[in-house]
Amino acid sequence: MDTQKFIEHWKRTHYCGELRASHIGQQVVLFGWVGNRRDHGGCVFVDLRDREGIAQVVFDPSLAPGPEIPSSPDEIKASYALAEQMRSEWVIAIRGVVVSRGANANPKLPTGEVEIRVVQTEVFNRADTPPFEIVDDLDTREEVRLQYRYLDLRRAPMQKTLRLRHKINQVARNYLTGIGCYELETPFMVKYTPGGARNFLVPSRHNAGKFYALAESPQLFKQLFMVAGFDRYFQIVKCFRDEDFRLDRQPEFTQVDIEMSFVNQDDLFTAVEGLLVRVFRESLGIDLEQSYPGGRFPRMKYDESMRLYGNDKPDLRFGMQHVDLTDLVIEHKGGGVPFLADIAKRYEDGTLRRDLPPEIVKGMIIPADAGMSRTEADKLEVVAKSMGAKGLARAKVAADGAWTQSPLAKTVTPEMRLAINKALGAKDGDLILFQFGKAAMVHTVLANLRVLIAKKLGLIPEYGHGGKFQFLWVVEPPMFDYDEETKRWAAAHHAFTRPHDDSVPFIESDPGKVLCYRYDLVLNGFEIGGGSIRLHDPEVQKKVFRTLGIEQEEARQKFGFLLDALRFGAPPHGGIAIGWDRVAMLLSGAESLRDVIPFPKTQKGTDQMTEAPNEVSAEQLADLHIQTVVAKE
RNA sequence: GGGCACGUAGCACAAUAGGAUAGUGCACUGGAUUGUCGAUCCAGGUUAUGCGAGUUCGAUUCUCGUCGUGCCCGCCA
Repeated sequence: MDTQKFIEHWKRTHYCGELRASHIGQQVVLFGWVGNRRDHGGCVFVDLRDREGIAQVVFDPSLAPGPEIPSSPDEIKASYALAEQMRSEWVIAIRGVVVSRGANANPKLPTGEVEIRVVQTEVFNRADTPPFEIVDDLDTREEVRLQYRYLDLRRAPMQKTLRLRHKINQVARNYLTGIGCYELETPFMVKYTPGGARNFLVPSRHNAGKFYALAESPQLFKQLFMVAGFDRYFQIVKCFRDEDFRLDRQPEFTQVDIEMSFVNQDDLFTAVEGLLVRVFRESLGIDLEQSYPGGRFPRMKYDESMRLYGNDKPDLRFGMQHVDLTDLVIEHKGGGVPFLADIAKRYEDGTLRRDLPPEIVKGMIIPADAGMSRTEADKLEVVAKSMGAKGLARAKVAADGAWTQSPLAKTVTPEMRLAINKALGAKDGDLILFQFGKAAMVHTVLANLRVLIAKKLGLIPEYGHGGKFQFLWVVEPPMFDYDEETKRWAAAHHAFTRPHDDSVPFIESDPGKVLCYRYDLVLNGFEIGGGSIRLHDPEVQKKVFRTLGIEQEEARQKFGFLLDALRFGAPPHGGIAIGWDRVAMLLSGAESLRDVIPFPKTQKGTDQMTEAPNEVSAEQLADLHIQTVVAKE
């Protein structure tokens, strides 16, 4: 076996994927990986692949190039001998002449009109057989792909995705620089602040028993940039959160983080809309201004989003809105349905109140033409139960408005039945789904069912955008959430969000009424961005802390540096963080965040390739002044 | 913390209702082959039922545990 060769005199003239008919007659030097190889005895075809694409190279000693191409018969013969041995994923260099393929052109390849007749060959690496084929439509477990991620990334779709990421980063940098933002860096190793996402901790060798936290976002620091007078900032930055993972959540992920001074919510929206219009135009060639005149995205109030879709990130590519039936049920005193009567009664006697986290009744229709079978509908109940529902009551609507296939049908009063049909707009053959109980549960269940059913019915694809991009700003959420467990009000976003001016009087008297300048940007049912206008008024800030039950002393301890900064001349400011991996995922139509992150982690946070996280030696732990309590095997 | 699903050769999948020597395609190996491009033809099974226990005459199949992976709920200000 030869030793591995290094590059000496070889200089690449072109990428494989860029050769066209215009190159015919030229001498070229290509580097690349051996893809498909077709051996015909007297001649060998090799698909040579690099990041730009594939070119067919021909090893055929019987075809000498013209006198204008320097070559030797010995080199040509040696090349053919090497080609006989070549295998997939060998790394080679070839020198040759570009010739027309004439009638043999391959219309499937961009380079299909030409091929390269080889006159000289070098083998840099005789690769082992890879564990899976390097092909576009790979059908291999993700586990294996992640274990050999460098091979997975060699595949054209992954190359394309990462090129897209490069592109959108470049566009973001250009655009944000263009609107006056500085790209400034913030520390990853920061002080732990309670609340919010769990932090990864980093032990400090120099400070026994103390820890840094990995920043869950640059939030506090970007506000300090505003206080410092930089006016506008952005950063393409990694964030770290030690929470449980999902299809669209990784322990470390990338945000485009933006903060601007002297702006209101509209100014921020304009900036972000402009960014996304540019990103879509320059990466996918899609003109968002066609569907969004002036490049402005629609807005929906948080309350309306919850009412119609059950969450704050509705997928607007399809309908199937929810309908709140609570008032109707109360009015009919439960309409003969025992469990509904129970709720109605408790509203009447005051056990339940609309101004508290309520119990509600909601309905949703699966249209008749969806053709959902009874068996399929039964399966939905299993799904609903897995999300905390006690069941999934349903009723099929007949032509005369009667209900069938339903335990409710026997007892429901005709009056309420018709009222519900009317409220839902139910027609012959429609299937009504009901959900009742704690509002949070009802919303979770119906919101998830809505998306699940839409996928099942083909209203939206299982994965990907299906050519549709539906943006939405969700605005005016409540400032505080009531935590039933601790019986306390908690900041729904964070304690430094600006309340609406007309909400300020309620901060202490009726916190549930307070709305704020928080906003989420939603694309196809994914939250791709979120931010707020910040609260830079120390007096209002004090009220907020009082409602949260945080004493001044405690606030000082937790956020002292920020509170100080806000007193030393803080401009009005606000910002947003855009989940850049999610944007890349939605742009590329990928099935998960892992497909747009070069080296992602599994759902348990492990790296299949490097086997991180791993155990470390007792010496290392001692150096860091820490002990583990996990039993050693 | 909880629910559901999956794990058979390098990869993807199969194996009647618990039954025979665990099969097929691709990949791979050797040979043939001068216009292929998912090349073709001939030949070859190459450390395969994740791991452990149980039930059984007999387990890829059933049960329990465990490990790994995925999806979801909680969580993610």
